[in-house]
Formats: sequence, structure tokens, C-alpha cells
Amino acid sequence: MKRLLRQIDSEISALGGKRSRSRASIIEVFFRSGRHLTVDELTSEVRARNRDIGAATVYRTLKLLSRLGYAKELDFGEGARRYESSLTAHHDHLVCTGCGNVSEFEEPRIERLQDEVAKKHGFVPTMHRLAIYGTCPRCLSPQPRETAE
Amino acid sequence: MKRLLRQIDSEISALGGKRSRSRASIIEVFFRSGRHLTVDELTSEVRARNRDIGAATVYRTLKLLSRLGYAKELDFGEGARRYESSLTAHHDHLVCTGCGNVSEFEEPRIERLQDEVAKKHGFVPTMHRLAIYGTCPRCLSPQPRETAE
DNA sequence: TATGATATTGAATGTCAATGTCATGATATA
DNA sequence: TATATCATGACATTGACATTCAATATCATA
Ligand SMILES: [Mn+2]
Ligand SMILES: [Mn+2]
Ligand SMILES: [Zn+2]
Ligand SMILES: [Zn+2]
Repeated sequence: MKRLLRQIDSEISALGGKRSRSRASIIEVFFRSGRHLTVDELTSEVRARNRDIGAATVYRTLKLLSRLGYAKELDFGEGARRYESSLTAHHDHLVCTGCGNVSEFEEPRIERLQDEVAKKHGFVPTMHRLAIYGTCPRCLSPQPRETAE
Repeated sequence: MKRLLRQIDSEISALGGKRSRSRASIIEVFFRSGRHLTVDELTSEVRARNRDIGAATVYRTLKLLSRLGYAKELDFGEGARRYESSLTAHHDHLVCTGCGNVSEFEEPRIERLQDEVAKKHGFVPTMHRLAIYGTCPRCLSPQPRETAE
């Protein structure tokens, strides 16, 4: 984590950038969360630690991480995009339309078939997006609700 | 085509709607095109025939077709969504990042593997989105340019 | 440490696709 | 044709995201 932060900082300064407290805070919270966050969600979590960090800076920092290859932009068609760490291996997503939770899977056979399909169409693939939408296990067997009474 | 228009009209009036000249025009141009159109693109094509059809009506008509199951909303992350006829069988898409062209493919083995993945995760799938991005054959072997001189 | 060049900040504003509002026009039914 | 109600097109509004800008933070150099 500290190591990651230092590495990112050095890449930034190699590109003529300077380090900043706000950005460090945003980056740390982002990687610590390990989730698939919207900018709004991340902004809230960051502000819980440092009240006066602006949303624009969160947007800028995620764009920066994405340019440097440390984050990936995701779009599940929710109206706001999400970001995830790109430090993990490639994977695709299961999106629960009930609770909004996003989980991950790897399926090499699907990856292979995609290449095959592309080749068959004379197409040179550079990336793909695959998301499966549905209901997650937790939403399928609803817990006995904690009633407030 | 005429048949399709009549069927849609009857569904609309069954739901308490009325027929309209603008809407008929939009629907006809949409299904005739057979492509994956943004609202802007469709609006242009419609306006070439009928100068004074408003963009709002095109938005409304596509939403309506989508509610009735005659059109599908697509989102390739371009900033504007596209619509396609849903009269064809289910398929996924190849999107050329060079020329923007969208082509289609069916791959039952991928469909099957998706169900398998979902099941493995205790997930009940309702839909999926798969798009492969890359360079299409036409963009790979660029034609000798027609120079103007 | 003090200086100055320059990158970064947060707030405000701009942009753009999509949706909402509303007065007017079109359509169905008797 | 009268009446009710739906649909239209112009325009305003929304919401995510990008950009602008004056103030501030960072950093190499003296
Ligand atoms: Mn993920
Ligand atoms: Mn298609
Ligand atoms: Zn769920
Ligand atoms: Zn192409």
C-alpha cells in the first residue's frame, strides 16, 4: 500500500507532476476499499476522513489512475460509471439488479471463444466488456428482516 | 413492414394511445435502417423526410418501442446510447473503434458458459451485455484513398 | 530557509445526452 | 361536430462529467 503509493507518486513526478495530500488520500481510500465504486461513493468515503476534498479532485484522480493503468473504468449502464483497481487479473462481472452488488469471475473458455469469434469476423480485438445481470444469492434468499418495532 | 406498423399501432391503442404521423414516420425509418442508431442519427434520417419532427419525439418513440419489446437499448460506452430492432434473434456485438461500425455475432457456446458461470456463483441471470471492441476488417486494410484533385 | 516557477486544489461554470414541462395540435368516439 | 384525451415540438431542467480559474501547495534552486 505505502509501496503502491510511492510507486504512483514516482510515476507522476516522472511525468512532471507534484505530489499532493488530497490525491494521496483519495488513492489510499480507493485501493483500500477494493470495491467497484462510483465517484460519488468514493467521494463520500474520502470525505469521512478529510472533510474538504472536492469532488472534482476525485474525478481527476480516478482519471489519472486510469491513464496510468492503475484503475479501470467500468460501465454497467447505471448512469454513473464505476472504477476498480486494475492490480488484479483480468475478469468480468456479475451485477445484481437487486442490491447493486458487483462480483467477479474469470472464465478462460469465454475469453478464448471471444478471440475465436473475432478472428472469424476478420476483427482484431483490443478489449471486451462482459457483464451478467441478475439476482445474487443473498437477494435470492432474503434474510429475516431486522424489524425496528 | 406495413404489417409491423399496424401491429405496433394496435398495441399502442390497446394501451390507450393514439396513432400519430410523426411516430409512424420514426418507426418506419428505424426499422428500415436495420442498423444500430443513436437518437441523433435517427433524428437526422427522419428529418430528411419530414423536416419538422422534434428530437424529443424520437426519444419518446424509441423508449416506447423499447417498452413494447420492439427495440433494444444498447450502450457501447460512446456517450450516447444506440437502439436496434429486437425482431432478430439474440446476439452480441463487435464494435470497431476505428470507424464506429457495429456488427453482430451469435455464439451459443459463450451463452452456455455464461449460464454455467452464473450458476456456479449462485446467481440467477436475467440478461447480459457482451461487446468486443477492436478493429474491423475494412479498417485493417485501408482502401487507397480517393484523393480529391 | 526564502524565492519563484509550476502543478494542484475546490468551487463554480460549462457541456451534453436524456428527460420533464406545457401550450398547442391531432385523433378517436359518439 | 363536440368533447375528451393523447401526442407533439419547443424549451427548460436534470445529472454525470469536464473544464476554468483564482488561490494554494509543492519543489528545485539559491
Ligand atoms: Mn472487478
Ligand atoms: Mn445488434
Ligand atoms: Zn443482490
Ligand atoms: Zn472499422
